[in-house]
Amino acid sequence: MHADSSPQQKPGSPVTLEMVAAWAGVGRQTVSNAINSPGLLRPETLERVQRAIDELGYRPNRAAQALKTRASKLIGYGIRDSGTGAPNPVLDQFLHALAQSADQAGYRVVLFAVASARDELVRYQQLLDEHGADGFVLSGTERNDPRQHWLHDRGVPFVAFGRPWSGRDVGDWVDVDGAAGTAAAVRHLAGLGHERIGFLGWPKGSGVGDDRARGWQGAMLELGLSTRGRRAESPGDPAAAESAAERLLATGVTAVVAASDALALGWYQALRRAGRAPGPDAAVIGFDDSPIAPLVLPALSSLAQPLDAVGGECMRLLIQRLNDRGRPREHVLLAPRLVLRESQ
Amino acid sequence: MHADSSPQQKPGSPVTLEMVAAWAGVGRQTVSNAINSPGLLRPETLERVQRAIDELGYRPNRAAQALKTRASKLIGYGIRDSGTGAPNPVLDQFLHALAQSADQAGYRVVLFAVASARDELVRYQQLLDEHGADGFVLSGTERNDPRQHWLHDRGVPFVAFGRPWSGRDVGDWVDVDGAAGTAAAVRHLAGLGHERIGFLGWPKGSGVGDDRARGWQGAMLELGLSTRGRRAESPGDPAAAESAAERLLATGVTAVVAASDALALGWYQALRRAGRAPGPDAAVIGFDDSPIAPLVLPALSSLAQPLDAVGGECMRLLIQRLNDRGRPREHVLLAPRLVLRESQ
DNA sequence: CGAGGTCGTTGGAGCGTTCCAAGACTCTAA
DNA sequence: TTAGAGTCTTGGAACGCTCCAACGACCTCG
Repeated sequence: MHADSSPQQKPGSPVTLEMVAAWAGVGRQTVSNAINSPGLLRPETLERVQRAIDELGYRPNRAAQALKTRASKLIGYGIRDSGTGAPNPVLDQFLHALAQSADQAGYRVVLFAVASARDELVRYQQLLDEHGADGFVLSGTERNDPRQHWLHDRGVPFVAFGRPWSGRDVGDWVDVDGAAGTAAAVRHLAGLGHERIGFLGWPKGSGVGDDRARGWQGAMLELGLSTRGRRAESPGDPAAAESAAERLLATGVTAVVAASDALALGWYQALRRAGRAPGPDAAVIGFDDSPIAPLVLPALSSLAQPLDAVGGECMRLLIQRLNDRGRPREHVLLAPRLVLRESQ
Repeated sequence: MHADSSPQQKPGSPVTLEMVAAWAGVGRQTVSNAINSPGLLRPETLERVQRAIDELGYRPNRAAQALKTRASKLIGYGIRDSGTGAPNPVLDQFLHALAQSADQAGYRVVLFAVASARDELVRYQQLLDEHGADGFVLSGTERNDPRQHWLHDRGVPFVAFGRPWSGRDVGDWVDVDGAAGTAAAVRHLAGLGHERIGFLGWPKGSGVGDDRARGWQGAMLELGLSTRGRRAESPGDPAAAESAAERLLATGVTAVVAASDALALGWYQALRRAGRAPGPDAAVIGFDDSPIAPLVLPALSSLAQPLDAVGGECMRLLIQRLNDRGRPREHVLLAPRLVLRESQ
């Protein structure tokens, strides 16, 4: 045994199971067992094989494993064409978390570009046919998401970041508890002495927006504070947000919880126009803790989505499902974190 | 021929080359040729095979291809731990472009998480050993980037988003021409009648920052405008940016080109403190066109990085290198686009 | 009419792994 | 000493594809 060559680190030299086996003086399958079911080997043999693996720097060839086991150990994530629309600032952190937990479980995340919702289904089909992915992570779920039904109908494991706001609940999901976030913001502001706390939100009808509004309303109720006329709606653009904030300001509101940081900036603008500034007597808390928040003056307090945790949970649920397709559906709701800055 | 079953769309039914061959009444290899070297087939045969492929919905098994050809058709992208630092807002669009052009070339992007710079090399080694990636895309290059040398030394194809600001130039890269961007901004402002145009930048020493400063300086020179005392430096935080902007304002500057949108907001703040507002008589142009830009009031003009193009070029260069490892190095410099909003 | 060339097409082999059934070895009991 | 049970280890086969060398059909030319 222990033939001629010394351990090679050259990337070009492919170390195979067979080579490790020869080096350790055992059979091919024994090495495979050492990796996949170490319990089968006598401790002494296991140790010898382990050493050979380390010395040769052996790593199983993924393609060969995939071919044999019919599992690519790849998780697909369709990255949408953000187009001219606002870039998704949260993607970065979410993907990092996803990739990290995937790595830990021996999986890896494979990206594919999708142009439209229809296109996305075609791409799923393609990846599945090619055995290029074992499961999928979705984000940006829509009402009655066609993707989820498509995947579910075919028995393909997947997990969604985002609740199905309506329609059949058809798979595992992880989401951020927007209501818990706005409720926490209300309680914080109330703790500071505010009683007239307004809500600056999007027009009703969006799942996320309504959820965030609900949290504000619930907490106000709980604290015995009135919500009458304390809610203003606006689409996301700065001008609309400002005028909505102005309406709120006119009703004598002393603090505001906003459904997004962009909306919170409307409050900044309305105050500024009135010759005032955000602060203890005119507080505001935004949502999403976007990159803007620390940059404006005064720095904006906001509710940060726990994206690391979201990504980690998504991967955990997905891998559990990959290992047991029959298990009952599981849902995870994570509370956002209140990041306090100068706007209170 | 044409046995029993009709075209199946079930994802669970794996259609193989052999099945297509049987269906079309030809040999196994002929189908392979139809896909990989269609020129070898008689048109009539090709058409017959094509039809069989379509009818059966055949897609080559990636794992089998990878195993045989020793090419995974996967491109690795290490996604850094953004940690507590600011999320990288550009990642989204860049990754989308990357994934899209990869798809078009029959490749796919595989993500892996990296904790530290040292860790990144380990992960490269791992992916290569596993045959889990054929090449890599790097971003966020540093001075004398160890990753690039590591990959180059081992003959691994890669492309970097970002120039090597110093040190040996060791591979292909694509970058955004910051100097061209700030120069264009200067020319635009000069065209509006401004003569005292300042530059609000980061402390000297960063490749990106110095590049952007250089563009401003060059254009000023070219236009015969003085740069003396017109440059202020500041780290990124809002307070520092504001005081740097104040210094600039005090020297009588009427317009400012900033190295980032965050710095541009310093100008907003300084003006506001002086009872003024950004606009025609106190213009500012930021850099990166971050999500903040359209949200502030007045909306911030900025230089948008052409991330779609960057991603596309990265993939193009990488694939060219994968196909011909001996080709000379290629570099691509892309000009940012001036996005005009209300801040002029 | 058969030799020589060209073009299309074919089956065998093998990529590196895991599954499977069978083999070798060790230990105890008859 | 040998049969039997149990534990560890082994080589053959197969996953689906592409490379290779060879084969058959067809055409042209002597």
